Amino acid sequence: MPTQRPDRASEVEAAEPGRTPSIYEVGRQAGVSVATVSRVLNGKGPVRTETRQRVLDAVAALNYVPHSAARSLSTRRTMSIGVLLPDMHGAFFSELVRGIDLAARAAGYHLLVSGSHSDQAETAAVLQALHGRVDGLILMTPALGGGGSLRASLPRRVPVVLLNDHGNGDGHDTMRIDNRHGARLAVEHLLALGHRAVAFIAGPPDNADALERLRGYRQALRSHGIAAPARLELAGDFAEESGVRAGERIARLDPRPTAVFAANDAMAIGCLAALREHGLNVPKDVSLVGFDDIPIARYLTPALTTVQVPIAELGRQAMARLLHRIERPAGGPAAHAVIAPTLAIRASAIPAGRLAKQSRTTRRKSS
Amino acid sequence: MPTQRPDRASEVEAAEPGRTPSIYEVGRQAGVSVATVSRVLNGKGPVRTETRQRVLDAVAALNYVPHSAARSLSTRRTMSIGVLLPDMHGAFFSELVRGIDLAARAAGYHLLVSGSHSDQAETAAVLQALHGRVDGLILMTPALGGGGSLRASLPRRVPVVLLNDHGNGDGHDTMRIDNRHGARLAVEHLLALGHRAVAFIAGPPDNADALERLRGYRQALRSHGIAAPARLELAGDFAEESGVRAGERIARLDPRPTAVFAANDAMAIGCLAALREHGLNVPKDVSLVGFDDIPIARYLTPALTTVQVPIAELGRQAMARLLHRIERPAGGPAAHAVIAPTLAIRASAIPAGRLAKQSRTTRRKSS
DNA sequence: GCGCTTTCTGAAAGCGCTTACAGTCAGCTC
DNA sequence: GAGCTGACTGTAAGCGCTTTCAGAAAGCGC
Repeated sequence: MPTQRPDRASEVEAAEPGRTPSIYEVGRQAGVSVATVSRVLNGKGPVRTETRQRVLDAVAALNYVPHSAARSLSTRRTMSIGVLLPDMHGAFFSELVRGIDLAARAAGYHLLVSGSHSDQAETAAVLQALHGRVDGLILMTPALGGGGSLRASLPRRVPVVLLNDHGNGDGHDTMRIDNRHGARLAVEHLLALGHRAVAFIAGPPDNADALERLRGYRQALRSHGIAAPARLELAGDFAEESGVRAGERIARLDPRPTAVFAANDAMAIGCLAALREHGLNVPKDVSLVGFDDIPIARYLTPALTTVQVPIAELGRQAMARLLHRIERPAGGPAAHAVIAPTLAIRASAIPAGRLAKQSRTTRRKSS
Repeated sequence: MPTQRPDRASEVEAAEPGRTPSIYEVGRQAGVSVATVSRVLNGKGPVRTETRQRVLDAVAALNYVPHSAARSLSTRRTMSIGVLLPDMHGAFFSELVRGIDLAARAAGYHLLVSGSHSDQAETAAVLQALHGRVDGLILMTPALGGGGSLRASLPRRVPVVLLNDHGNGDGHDTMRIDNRHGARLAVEHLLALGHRAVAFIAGPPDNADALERLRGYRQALRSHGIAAPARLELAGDFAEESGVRAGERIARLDPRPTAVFAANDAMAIGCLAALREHGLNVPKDVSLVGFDDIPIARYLTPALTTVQVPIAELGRQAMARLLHRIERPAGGPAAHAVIAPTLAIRASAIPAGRLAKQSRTTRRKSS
């Protein structure tokens, strides 16, 4: 593609249709070299005020915008960050991306996001395609901890922050929510309220977060000397519908547990609907605690007591750490941060026993 | 930065630490020119099978991955799409991005997303920064219809699809949800159920979608010969809390409307909580209809009748249109697609009158 | 065996930018 | 006024890739 650069520039001064002006045109228009234009644009090196103004005028006249691919090639900086997520469903995702985006934007970075990475091979392909496109990577994939085939495809040259990775991070920085701790908070709250038979609605068995929440549940019970019969651990998959199914089974259990802890809010909502359908009142008959604190949790009736996870904060911190790494690639050994959830106590869990009786009468009245 | 390319390549064959191999190294390793390597990698031009294999081996041995910035500079294709959104809150956003991402990925494109564009100047800046980084743009901003200063910053050289733009699109393809139609569906449903006093909880007054929903509400009432007193139009801002406030006011209205249409589900949920708080039963005392059909809508008690908006579909179609434009830049005049919402009829709206009486007794009993 | 086509490969230019390096040109110092 | 200094500017190489163009090699009919 032989294109005569000088010709091109001299042919037409302003916006030649079909081409976006290059730094050459600007230089020509301003009567300076491309080097000077570049210096003005980047604020590097000394430029006489008058010259600078001429350049700025030319830029404005031509409506010139630097071509980032070219700049990236030259500087080896892209000013963008890749974000790979396991999937794009629900509020969790948008919160996370929001947190990341905020931090990124503040630092002048862009976000290349990509979701639905259930398939390892596909993730690897995307990872490859990102080469030369990003300065860093925020990666959240259940796969890394397991298979490990991904490790090979991880780019060598850019810093990576792993989200909710349940391994050692393999030399990368790591940042995760302490799911187990959150679950313990929830269960201990129920225990403190006097509940002894606490059911659990689990998440997908292959989900690391879900597993941690299950462990937290068991741990809390055990450490209070309470047996956790498998009967009380209901299957679920994080979707509302599975909460409904679990709720139906709970309603029919005999003896019926006085409290339910759902591994996420969506299932808690499903369970709530099912319990109500069966004439049970929450919290009077059954106390209910969720996990995630999705925005509407507080507007349910009753307002849902749930484990609050600072998701946007997770994103923000991940980004901060990543930017730090980008600044100084050899900045010490990998860091592993753990973010602790807190408990948002609302109305869906109340003391057991005392009110359990009252509830029965109430229920009879209203149903 | 004088770097002797031949030297570099000959110094070390395999992964020289600190550098990622370039196409030169691959060529050297395979004993062919860079042109041939490029041809193999892109499947262009004829290459002898044996040569191809040698190249492939070299690629594998060096763990070579093409540098996309360089490729972009050369081909003038970036294989990525910019997505600018007004904000990143809530389920709407994640659904939209999910739809876009799915379509993009299927076509081999990446997504550069950026949220929170309330500020025009900031949007313009991002738009500029995207030059040379994307092959197309999906843009959703309330600002474009109004101020118009954005028009100037819109890149000339890449196709743009505007989402929910309420202008003429200014020559760009446009894709939007028919909010007015959706609102009419909701209100007409309530009218068909015999309701005559239908309250409306509005969205933010500066939000175009919200405005259209308001118009649909008024239109439906008017076309059925029903007066729509301003008294029944409650202020709101799309957030749950504003639904609570509106619900409280509705509960105290005298005469009390028999139905409420909320401009989105979040406010409907808030309203539901407030009504209940005031001892009113939904749907027996007051029918309630929302807008959006967020995932949990069907799991509320009662399950929320709401306007179903195919958000992911909106994203998918926007992407499809954009890709089409990218393939053929001069592909006809701007298209303006309108996606019609549908009504998801559930349990929160029931016939007026007949049951209104029954409701009163029920309420007395349970409150 | 010769000219011709066909197939494959390589040299090199060019994508638009940054930046090391080498000027140029005032303004100074003596 | 020669020589220096230092502020400014220009030249050109290089970032890693694609692609044109032309050359080399190989196959073919006669």
